[in-house]
Amino acid sequence: MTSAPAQRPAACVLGAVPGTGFEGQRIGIVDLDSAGQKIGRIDLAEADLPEFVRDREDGAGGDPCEPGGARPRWVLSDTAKWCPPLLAAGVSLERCHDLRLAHAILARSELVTAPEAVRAASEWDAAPADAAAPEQAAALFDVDAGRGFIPQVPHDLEAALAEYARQTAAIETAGDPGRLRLLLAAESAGGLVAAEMRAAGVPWDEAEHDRILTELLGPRPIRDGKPQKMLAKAEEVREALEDPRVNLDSPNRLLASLRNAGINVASTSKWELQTSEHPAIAPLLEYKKMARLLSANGWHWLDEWVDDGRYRPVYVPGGVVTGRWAASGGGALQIPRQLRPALRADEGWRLVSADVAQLEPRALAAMSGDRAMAEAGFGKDLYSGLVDAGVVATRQEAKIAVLGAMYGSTTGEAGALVPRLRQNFPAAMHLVDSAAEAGRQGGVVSTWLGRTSPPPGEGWQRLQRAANRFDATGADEQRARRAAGDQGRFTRNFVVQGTAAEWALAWLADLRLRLARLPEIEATSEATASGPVFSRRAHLVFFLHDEVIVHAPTEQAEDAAEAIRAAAASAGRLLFGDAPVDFPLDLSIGERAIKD
DNA sequence: TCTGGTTGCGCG
DNA sequence: AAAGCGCGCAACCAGA
Repeated sequence: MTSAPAQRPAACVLGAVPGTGFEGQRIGIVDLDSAGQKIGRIDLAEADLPEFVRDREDGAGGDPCEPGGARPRWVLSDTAKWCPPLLAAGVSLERCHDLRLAHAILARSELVTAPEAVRAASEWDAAPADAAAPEQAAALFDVDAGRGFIPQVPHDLEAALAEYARQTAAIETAGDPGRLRLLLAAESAGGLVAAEMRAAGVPWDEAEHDRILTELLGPRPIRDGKPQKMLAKAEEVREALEDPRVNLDSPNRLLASLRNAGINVASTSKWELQTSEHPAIAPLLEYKKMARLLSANGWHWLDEWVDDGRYRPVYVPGGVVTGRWAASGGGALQIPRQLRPALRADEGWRLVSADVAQLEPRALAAMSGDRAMAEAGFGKDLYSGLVDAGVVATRQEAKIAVLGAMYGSTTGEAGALVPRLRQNFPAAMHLVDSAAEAGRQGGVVSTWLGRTSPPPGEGWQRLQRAANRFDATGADEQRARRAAGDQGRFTRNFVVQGTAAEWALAWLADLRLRLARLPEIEATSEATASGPVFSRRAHLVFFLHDEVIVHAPTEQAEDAAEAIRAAAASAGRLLFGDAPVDFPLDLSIGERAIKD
C-alpha cells in the first residue's frame, strides 16, 4: 500500500485486482488528477474498502463545488454492484461515474463525434445487473430462464481504467462536452439514488395494507383460494349473465358468455365494457378491479416484497431507452393509488411527497424556447393556462391537446385540437413535428442533453425496402407506412419524455446532495430499518418519473421540503439556464403519502 | 409439463 | 378495439 496522495485526486477509479492467493479479493484504486493523469495507486483487501472510502469522503470536507476541497468522483463499473456493500457498512459516495450507464449513452449519442472506440468495447454493452439476485450477478454470464445469457460488465481495475480513458476521450472530442458531462453526472447520480433507495426501503405499513385488502376483497383466504368478497362478486356476475359456470378469469370464455347474454363487445377490456349498460357490467368491472388488486398487490406480494416494515423494489436506472428508470421485480412503477395509504412514516418521522405538475410539456416549452407556451404555464397549472390564453375552451381539452401533441395523435378529439397548439405554440410544435419526421425517415433524435434514440431495427428497414420495390403491393406499402408512423411517434415522444427524464434526474441528484448536508439527528429505534446511512437523516425513499418521496425526521421535514423545492429550481437552471420556464411542485408533508 | 406469445391493467 | 408515447407483471392459452 502506498501513502496518501500528495494532492487530492479528482477521480478515483475502483476495480477488482485479479486473484492474489489466500487473502481474498483485493481492490485496487487509481487516483487521477483533474487532467486524468495518474497520481497514485493503492491496493487493499475488499473488507477494508468501506473504511478507505469513508476516510476519503469524510476527510475531504469543504465545499464540494470548490475544486480544492472536493471529494473525489468515484469511477465504478456498475453502481448496482459496488454500492450495496458500502451502504451496508454505513458508507455512501457523494459522486460517481458509472461506467456501464455512461457507456450506454456515449456509444449512441449523436454528440459524440468519434464513437468507434467506445462502441468497440462491447463487453460494456450489458444488461443491468439483476440486483434482486446479487449472487448470480457476480458471474460473468448468467443463465436466465428463457432470456438466454445476460452479459455483465467487467469489474476489474484494468478494464475500468481502459474504459474510463475511452469515455473521457469520447467526451472531450464531443460536440458539446458540457452537456454530455452533465448528462453522465446526472445519470450516475441516479445510479447512486437507486442503490440508496433500495437500501433504505419505503416505509410500509403492512397492517394498513392488509386492512385495505380485507376491506375490498374480504379476509385473507386459507392457502391460495379467492377471498370471499371476490367470490360473491363473481357469483353476482354469473347470475346477471345467466351463465352459472363461466370462468371470469378467462377472456375467451368470458367474451363468449357476454355475447350469449346479448352484450355486443369485441373484447373484455374495461374501456369497451364501459360502453354497455347490461346489469352484468358493473359487477364485472368491480370483479376485474378486485382480481387485479389481488394478483398484483395482494397478500402474496406483501409476503414477497415487504419485510421489516420496508418495501424494497429493484430500480433499473437508464432501463428505458428514453432515460427513464425501469423496475425489475416488485412493480415499483405500478403501485396502485388504492395502496398509497400503506406508505407510512415511522414514529417520529414524516413523509414529504412532491410531484411536478405537467413535467413533459414544461420540458418541451423549455427546450424549444417557446415563450408563449412557457408563459401559459408559468406559476400555475399549464392546462388551465391554455384555457386562460384562449387556446382551448376547457382544461380537459387542454390536456387532450397537449398529450396528443406529444404522442402524435392524428384522429378524434386530440387530432382536432392539436392544430390549435400548432398555431399558438409554433416553436414547441415545430420541435416535436421535426422529431417525428426524422423518425419516419428512419433517423435518430436526441434529448436536450444528448441522449440519442436507438435507430429502427433491421425488420423496420426491410419493411421500408419492400415498399419501395417495383413489385410492391398495396399491403407492403401500408405496412411500411404504418411502421414509419410508429417510429415517428416514438421519436416525437422520445425527445420530450427523455428531456423530462433528464430534468428529473438533475432534480434527484441535487436533492440527494442537499439532504446529505442536513445534520444527523439522535438515533430513533424504528428508523434503523432504513440502514446505517439513513436512519438519522432525511433521505429519498421513492422516485417515479416526476415524483419523489422523502422520509424525514419530523423536525427535519420542513428542511427536506425546502430542499425538494430548491433542487427543482436548481434543476431548471442547470438544464435550461434563464429560460422563462418554471417547474411548480405539489408538495405535502404528512404521516402518510396521500395524493389528491 | 414447459414455454413463448398475447391480453389486460396498473403506473407516469 | 383506443384514439396517442413509455414501461412491468400476472394470468391465460396454444403449441411443443
